[in-house]
Order: sequence, then structure tokens, then C-alpha cells
Amino acid sequence: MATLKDVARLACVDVSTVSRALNNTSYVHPDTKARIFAAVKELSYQPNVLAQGLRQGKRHTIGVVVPRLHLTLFADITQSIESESRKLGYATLICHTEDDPVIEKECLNRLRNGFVDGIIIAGTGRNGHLLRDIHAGGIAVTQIVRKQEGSISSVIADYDACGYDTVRYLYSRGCREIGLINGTTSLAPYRERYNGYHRAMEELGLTETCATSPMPGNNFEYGYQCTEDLLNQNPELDAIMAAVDIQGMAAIRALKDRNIRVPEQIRLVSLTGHSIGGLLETTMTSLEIPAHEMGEKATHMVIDEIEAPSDNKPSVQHLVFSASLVERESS
Amino acid sequence: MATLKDVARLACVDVSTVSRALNNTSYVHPDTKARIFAAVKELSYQPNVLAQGLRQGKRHTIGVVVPRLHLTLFADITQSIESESRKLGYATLICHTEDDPVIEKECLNRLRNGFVDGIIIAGTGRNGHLLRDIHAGGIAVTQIVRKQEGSISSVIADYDACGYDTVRYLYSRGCREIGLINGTTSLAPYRERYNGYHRAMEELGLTETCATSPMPGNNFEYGYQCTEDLLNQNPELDAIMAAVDIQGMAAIRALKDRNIRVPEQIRLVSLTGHSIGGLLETTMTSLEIPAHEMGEKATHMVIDEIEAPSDNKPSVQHLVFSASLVERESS
DNA sequence: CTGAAAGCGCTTACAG
DNA sequence: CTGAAAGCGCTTACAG
Repeated sequence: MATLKDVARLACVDVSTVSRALNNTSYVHPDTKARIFAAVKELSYQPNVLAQGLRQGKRHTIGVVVPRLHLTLFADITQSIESESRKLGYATLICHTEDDPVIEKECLNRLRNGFVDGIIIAGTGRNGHLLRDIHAGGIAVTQIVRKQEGSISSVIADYDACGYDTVRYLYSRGCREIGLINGTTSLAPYRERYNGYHRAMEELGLTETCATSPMPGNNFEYGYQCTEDLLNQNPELDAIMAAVDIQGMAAIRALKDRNIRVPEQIRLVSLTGHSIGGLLETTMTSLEIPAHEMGEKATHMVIDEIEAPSDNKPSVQHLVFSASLVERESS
Repeated sequence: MATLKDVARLACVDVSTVSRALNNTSYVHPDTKARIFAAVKELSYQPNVLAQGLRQGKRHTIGVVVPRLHLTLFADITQSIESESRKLGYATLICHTEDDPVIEKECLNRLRNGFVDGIIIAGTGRNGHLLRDIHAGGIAVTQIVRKQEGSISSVIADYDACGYDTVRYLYSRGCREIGLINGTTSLAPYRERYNGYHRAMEELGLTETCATSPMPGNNFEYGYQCTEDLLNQNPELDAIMAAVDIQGMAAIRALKDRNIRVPEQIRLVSLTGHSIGGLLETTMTSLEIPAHEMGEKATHMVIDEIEAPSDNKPSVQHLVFSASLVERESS
């Protein structure tokens, strides 16, 4: 690999002049510039980003910390973050935590040391202290999907409204026995979906039927099990709300296995649409979360924070996106 | 952030001694060592990986270049690469190309310059020259899923066998009019699936019914459209093979929309199982690709190449994994 | 067993 | 308009 020095030698100038020409950081004589660019081309010179980073204290890299990718909203979000970052000249380092606080801690510790300028995280909520430390240490941080720390900016969807509005919607469709499949309420999104559900059910004078667990619950088996639980708890059930798509898919399957027709006997709505609802055999009504926009926005927020002068950092910002109901066959 | 210098000052030794103590690179007196570790702890010193990388010419990072994540095999593979890399002390930089050669080129160019020590790629096949250049320049490269370059190591599944065996399987179930939904044959995996299909059909004296396109074809609409094409081409169709899961899902839906029962009227098999087949309303028979093992293996191959001394690099290796048939309701 | 020095490839005041 | 020099934070021969 050619270095600045090689270019400088070939163009018969000092390395500093080459650097200035390449970065357009001060006037360089057109003739000199031409010689330099010719040399760059001939040697197919590419700057060493490591050295740039060391010198400038910037990596031009942002870390993305998410539980997992497959069949979750995080696949869309991660991809959106990556493509937006790339446009803005940043690379994306990814870590999957599987919602394990120990793995998360390990990832955060690696990221803090020169690996990245900023972090976008959907965290477990168990490493708050570390996260605040990292942020205080000068690394930009934005929370996505899960707002666990009030002192750190966030981009989330309005999960409370998701729960509330869906109950109201199902009520308007004639449902009175509405069950909820939820994940652990120790994570904010699940907690808030429940809050919304609870408030609406109370206002309407309906009785709650809930299935939940101390685990995150982001898998098919869990959703299947919860569906059975709900049916056992309340044989009169006429609607199921699933916190995430994969639970909704599991519910469809569990109902089919019991010969219960969707939506004729039980209506089903997923509270986290991420582009799979429309691809199913029975297409699934869902609240579509604007994953792409959220990823883009979080990327801009974290990069704005990175690039702001240290004496004028943007203030903490909590952004809430609305989900939109997409009606499909399941309701 | 504390630096080596800070630690050295606090422990009253030279930075070189601190470095040696921390890296266990030569004997350091136990007392000195103790002072150093105390200082490290007090300052909660963490080495700056950028500086280490610059000095050693190593980043301890590998780049992953894939078309996309959502609803594809690549989500599983990427996650497997990331967790395996992390265990081995490497971080993972990710790029999505959307199968666009221009984006791919841009990504590869960024990766080559100090960003990564190695690359694992499922490429478009349109930047072969660049890829060989990068490899020749000393960056380890392993191809995954798509083997486009014979001179670069690869980890793939036996797609030819997937096509061949599936025809044989469907034939044994009584099918004689077997259609194939495929992607562009300019990508090796699609081409080989077709080859296997073609050979088996010929051996059995059956007539081919194919739907394909110049595009990669990795989406639902395409699969839906191809299903309609196949049915128009051959109203007697009694089986459909879909190259990838998403096409299989689209086929199920298209058949449902035409009131064709699966598997009674048409049997369906996906040639690329990646853990979604079992989660569907009608569970889908598929050839399960060992994504996790493939990701792991590719990670080891690329890291072995990175860590081998430059005068003794491992030779090119092409690994082929077998897929295994998982029978479910759709066949 | 440890220190002083050079250098990885760049950028950026400082002169002129 | 351009060069010489310092320095980002490390590691590693080289002495002693």
C-alpha cells in the first residue's frame, strides 16, 4: 500500500502539502495539486484511516449494539443505520448481545476504546452505569427502540399508544375478550405496551388476559406457549395482541393447530410490524414501526453529536415515532 | 481516557515497561508489574486499539460484506460470524450491498484501507478484479455462500446437490411436473441449483418448467410473480422448488390466492432453509443450510489467514457443506 | 530486568 | 503557497 510519503516523493513535494491538497485544507498551487493528484492516481493511494483516526482522535465508525438480527425489527434498523452511516462517511461495527448483559458489557467495553466515535444501542438495561460512563467519556450515544436511560438521547416508537390504540381498534371490531402476548416488563417497550393495553381495557371496562414472562420472549416457542396460555385462561377469547411479529406468527400457528379460524373466531394484531406481516399465508394486521426512519434519525443524532465541537454538544433529545396501523387479513 | 504515559508516570516506570508488562512480551519484575497493574486499575486504563493497530499493522477487525440481512440466510451467517469473531478477539464491520456492484465497490475500497485485516464476502461477482487486488495486497479474504473467485477461499453449500436431490425427492413423492423458481444464473448458487435440477430432470425424462430473471430475485413479489408464471406455463404442475425461503413463502401465498392446496395439489420445497420454514402457518419443507457452521468456519479461515506469518499463508481452500432435508407440511 | 529511541501514517500549527 | 517539525498512543529492536 502506498503511503503519503510515497505520493510526496513522486510529486516532489512535502507530505504536508500532499495532505493539504487531498483534504482541501488550505490553498495549494494548481500545478502542484495536479502533480499530486497524478501521483495519487499512479500509486492508487488510499489514506490509512487508522493513522487519520489516531491523529484526529476520530474513527469515523459507529457501533451498533442490538440483541439479534433474524426475524426482528433490528434487521431493518441495523441495515438502515449502516446505509445512512455509509452515506455520511462512517463505517458500522456491529455487536449482537442476545440480550445477555454479560455479552453486552463485553461489547461496550471493546467499543469504548478507540473502536468507535459513537454508539447506537438497543440495550438490556442492565449496563446503565457503564453506558453513562462511556457517554461521559466523550463517545456519542443514542438509544434506539429501548429507552432505558433518561440522560441519553433516544429514538423510539410510541409503544404505549400501540397498546392503547390496538385495544380501541379491536373493540371497534366487536372484540370484548382481548388477550395480550407480551415480553418481560423489565424492558421499556414491553412495559409500555402493557400500560397502553391496561389503560384502554380499564376505560372500556374489559377484563385483562395476559401472558408474559421474565424473559424477553422474542421467539416463536414462547409466542406459541403464550397463545395456549391465553386460551386456557379465557376460552371466550376473541382477539389476541402480540407484542412482536414472531409472537404473532406463533399465534397464527397455534390457533391453526387448534382449528381456530383467524380472523373469524379470533382476530390477531401484531404491535411491531417489520415488513413480514404482508408476506404470510394469512397476512397479519400490524402496527408498522418506521424502522427505516428511526434508524436514519438515530444515525444523524449520533453523528451530529460526534461532530459537534466539544463545548457545544447538542442537548439530550428523546424522539418518539408513531406506528401506523396496517390492516390485513388477520383482523 | 488514560494513556500508557499516564500509567507509566503513576507507576514510575517507562512506557515501554508498561507495554511489556501488559502484553506479557518479556520478563518484568513482579514488584514493577504489581505497581503497573495497580496504576492501570486506578486509572482504569484501556489501550487505544487505534494506536496498537497502526503500530502493528493489525486492526483485529474483519469486514462482512453481504447483500442484505432481513429474511435471508445472511442474517444467520452474519450473526454467527460476529459472535465467533468476538470470541477470537475480533470485531466485525458490516456492509450491505443490496447486490449493487457500485455499493460493493465502495465498501470494498473503504475496507481495504486500514479498516480491516480480513473480509468475508457474499459478493455480486462484479468486482472480482478489485477483490483479487485486495487479497493480493495482504488482506485475508474468504467467500461465503457465493463462490465467484477460484483463487480465493470459500465456504459454500452444495447447491447443485440441493437442486438434484430435491427433484429426486419430489419424484419419489409421485411428482412429475416439477417447476423451479430461481434467481439470476449469473450468481453461482442460482446457477448450480439449476444445474442440479436440470441433470435430475433429464435423467428422469421429465420436462423442465422454470421461472427465472436477470435480477437476483430475492424478494417476495418476484417469488409471487414466478409462481404465476410457472402455473401459466404448465397447468399440470404438481411441485414447486423455490431457490430461497422468501420465494417459497411467496409461492405458498400465490397458491392460496388461487385456491390451490399445499401439498395436496402442489408440493413445495425451499432449497435454502434458514429457520423460518418451521415457523409458518403451513410449515415448509426445506433444505436446511448450516448457516451457523458456515459462518463459524469462514471466520476461522479468515482469521487463520490473518494470523499466519506472511511467508507461510494457508493455501486456498474451498469448503462445501451439505444441506439436509427437513420434511414439513408443504411436501 | 528496564530505559531511550525510532517509527507506524497521518495532520496541523508554525515559519517563511 | 510550501516545508520542517511535533505529536496522536502505541510497540519493539537496541543497549545496558
